[in-house]
Amino acid sequence: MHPAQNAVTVQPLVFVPSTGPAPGATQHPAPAPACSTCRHKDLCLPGGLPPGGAQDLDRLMFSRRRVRRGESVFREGDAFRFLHAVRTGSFKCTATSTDGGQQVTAFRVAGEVMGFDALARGRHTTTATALEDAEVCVIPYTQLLALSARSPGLPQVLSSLMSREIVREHHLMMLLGSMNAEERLAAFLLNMSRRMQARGFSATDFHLRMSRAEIGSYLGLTLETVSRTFSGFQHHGLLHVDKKHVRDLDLDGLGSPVGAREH
Amino acid sequence: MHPAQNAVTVQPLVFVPSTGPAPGATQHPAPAPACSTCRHKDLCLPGGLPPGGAQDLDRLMFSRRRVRRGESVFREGDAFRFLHAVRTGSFKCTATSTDGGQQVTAFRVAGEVMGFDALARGRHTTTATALEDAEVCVIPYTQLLALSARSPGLPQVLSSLMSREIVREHHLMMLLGSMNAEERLAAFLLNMSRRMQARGFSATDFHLRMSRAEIGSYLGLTLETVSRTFSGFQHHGLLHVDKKHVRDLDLDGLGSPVGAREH
DNA sequence: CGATTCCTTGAGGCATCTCAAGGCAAGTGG
DNA sequence: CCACTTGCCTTGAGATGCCTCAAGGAATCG
Repeated sequence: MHPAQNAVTVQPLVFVPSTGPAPGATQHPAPAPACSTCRHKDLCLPGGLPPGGAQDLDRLMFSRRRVRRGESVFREGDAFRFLHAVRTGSFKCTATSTDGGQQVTAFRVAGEVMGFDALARGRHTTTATALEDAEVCVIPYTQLLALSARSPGLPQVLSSLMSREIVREHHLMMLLGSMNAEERLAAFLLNMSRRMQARGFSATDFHLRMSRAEIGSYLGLTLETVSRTFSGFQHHGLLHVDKKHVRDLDLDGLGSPVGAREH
Repeated sequence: MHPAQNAVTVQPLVFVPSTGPAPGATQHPAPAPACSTCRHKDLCLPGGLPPGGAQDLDRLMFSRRRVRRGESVFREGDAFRFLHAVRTGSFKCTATSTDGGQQVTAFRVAGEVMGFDALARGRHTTTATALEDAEVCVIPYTQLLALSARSPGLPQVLSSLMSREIVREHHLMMLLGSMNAEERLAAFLLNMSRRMQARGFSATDFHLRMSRAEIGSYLGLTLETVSRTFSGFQHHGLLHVDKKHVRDLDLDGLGSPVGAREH
């Protein structure tokens, strides 16, 4: 059995020119600290592995790659060779629709893996842009597949991560399909809050790394509506907001249907 | 290596009561014809396998299950044990949002696989309801995983199908986030047209199996807006519509931006 | 034949978008 | 250090696309 031979259907092992800077793995900028000792191991790839599974991942010796604010790790259309796990910083993933419009499809923070959308066609369908100076682990997909065949639990972990991504998008579809502006922004804030908390930060006080326009693009709203809705929340005592800094989030209040709140 | 042991994280091998009728596989209603000779083998699971791969799948002897119009194959919250491939008929997949609203997240036709959203938590996150009398292949996931470890290409096929699902949802998100009613319905019709054509039916003349309300739920519109937009398309000569029968689709016209059309 | 379901069409309301103006903070060059 | 630019955010006012509410027609079914 040679899993690596079928790893990527379109451009399996050929190195092709990239529009961005050369892929990090070809530069070997710095080996990543081992998965087994990584601060994010419970949130990231090793998360669902049986005891000792993280050590298996260590053998792959992922390289690290630094990305400056505004730079992209991969671009829509790039040949797929690597998954990328966020180590530090945060990213937005954007896609271009048939009519040429750009839209944010995801925000990614530490411990989250980017690139699963590229498996189907062997090319990335989104562009991942750093919202602040950031660092990613560069995970060669063919090597991961090869390890997959030997490491118990790893295939399920990968399936599970992809499945989770499908469910995440379901939630976003429900949001876009049937919520008003207040509900959308509240859901967004509660989601960010949960992810901040899971990473050891405050659930009620944090910095948003993305602009109003990016939030709007993600939520299917204009930046003006996002701004107005923030102001409305503050007016109703659900949070304090100063540009990108939100604090005193009323998690219960934001989670309640609009009608059920004291006005 | 015992992949089956980690197949489903929450409810791996335990048979639990289901809200619907008993799962088809426990009834062994009828063995499915072999994948290798199935009419949909190029669209379905065997699609990306190397030559001979479909024979491997044959050994799993999937059972078939008949589903009447309005009945569901699985329900939101059901323990996950099977993937389901549509053999005949069509389905809608619906999910419940936090505020209790139901929304259609997908329509499925012959050769399409349902259930990938359930891998992450071991429970289905959607309900799959037949839009007409239908038949599905019942694919035991643990057996598929076990075969996966021996059958070259199968892991990639599964990853690829899940990745394709992620990309599909990206498209839907773009649609919901940034298109108006005409663009949404046009995109929906073009998508259905492509899928009909891929199954040997006319690309410009087919029956919709879902109601206006279901289309609306899928597209984030009300049923009245869907109806009005159909009428508008007909008025502009882009199609003829009579209830659920659409014909004479102007594929180029529907694919053009609204402004670019002759009014 | 009545009940039910689904579709179509109309009229009015409203949430959000569009367009526009101005403020604030950070960066840049003289 | 200050004038200027630039990017981002906020707020207002008016326009509009879609929703809501309502009525009626057509097909299906018991």
